[in-house]
Amino acid sequence: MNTLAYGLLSLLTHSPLSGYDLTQRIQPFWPAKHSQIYPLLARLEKYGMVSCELIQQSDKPDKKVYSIQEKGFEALREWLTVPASDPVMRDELMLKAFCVSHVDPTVSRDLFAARLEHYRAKLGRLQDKIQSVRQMANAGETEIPPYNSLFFGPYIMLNKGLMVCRTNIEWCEWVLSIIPDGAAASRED
Amino acid sequence: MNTLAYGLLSLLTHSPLSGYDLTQRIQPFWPAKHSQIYPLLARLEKYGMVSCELIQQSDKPDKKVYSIQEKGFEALREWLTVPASDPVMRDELMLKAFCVSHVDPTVSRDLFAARLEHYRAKLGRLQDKIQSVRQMANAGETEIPPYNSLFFGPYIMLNKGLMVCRTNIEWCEWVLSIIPDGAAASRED
DNA sequence: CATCCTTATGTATGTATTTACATAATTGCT
DNA sequence: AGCAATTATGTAAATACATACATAAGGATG
Repeated sequence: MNTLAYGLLSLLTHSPLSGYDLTQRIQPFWPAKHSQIYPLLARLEKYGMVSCELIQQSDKPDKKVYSIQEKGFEALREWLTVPASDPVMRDELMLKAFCVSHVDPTVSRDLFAARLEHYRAKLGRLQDKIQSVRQMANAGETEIPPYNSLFFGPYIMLNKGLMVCRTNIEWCEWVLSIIPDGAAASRED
Repeated sequence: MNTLAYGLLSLLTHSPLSGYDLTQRIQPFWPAKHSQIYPLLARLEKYGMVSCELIQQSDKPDKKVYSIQEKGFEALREWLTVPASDPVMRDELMLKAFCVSHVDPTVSRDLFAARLEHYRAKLGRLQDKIQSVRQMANAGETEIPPYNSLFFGPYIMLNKGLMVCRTNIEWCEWVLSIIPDGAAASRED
């Protein structure tokens, strides 16, 4: 039972899902490929944490839909009582930022401009998602879904995503504003 | 040559360092254990990217100090021209947040309170660091180290750390403010 | 009808990362 | 003198994760 396993169980508390769906939905929180998900689901089924039902489809290939079982709920509740381990962030841009002074400003400008675009695109996706959550929860612009509704979790997470994303955009813009123009200012050792 | 290798080279552009020092310093940007660092440094030396000197110490155990070589600089400059890969964030708290409605508010409150403390402690460390960088760069409160100084990179990274950390604190406080009091409001299925 | 894209599930192999094992010198504490 | 903590370097083994291989049904496009 690693963190990914608990992540899958967490998603399954909202609704039964196929391995394929789980793979898509867990990406924003805990990136993982289907090659990790499928064997893990089989193991969770063996442990009795989830059950599996084969769903025949006519328009698309058949699928296996997993549902969380009482044993899975127990494991989840137990897991929720232990403090979350520290978040792990690995950002290549931070390593590159460390030595930008060794290259031309035009080179580093590209680096941060690309990242800025990345975050702007992400912001758009997040805003769409938060809209759809609000609709599902029947909540207005400023309304917060109640704690005991299934929308509370997704809502606070999406808000974190939004806030952090905006901060990152702000940072990228700031960095771009202080990188000198042209190629004249590159470092001389 | 994986990302960690380039990260080590990046750090070595500032000053020669031992494997032990590198292990400490790379943590904030690319967490890695010494068991990954030491073999990698040996490989970088074999490739001629870094050189190694044995430093005898009287007060502490002897150490190996690595310096970046021209071949390492070349690799770094090449690496800086390709766009940074997307950042990877894995946060167990986000997975737990997804299903908080299934447990008592007191349980989830502990989760976010602990994370808030984590970020507050981190904020303090970051503020100390940014102070010391400002001193080393002989820069005032609002002054920005010049692009071609070695302090530009660390300065922008520390600022990102600060900004994101503050946003996270704000988010934790907000979440704690909307989690209902007591154990009365737990979810009923 | 050929080709590509999406949905769907799996395995095999390689790489990255963590945990544990192993050793050793120095300092500070009791 | 014994013990723990810090500094310092390494290897071994296990786990996590990514890339590639493999198959297949259905839909869209040409």
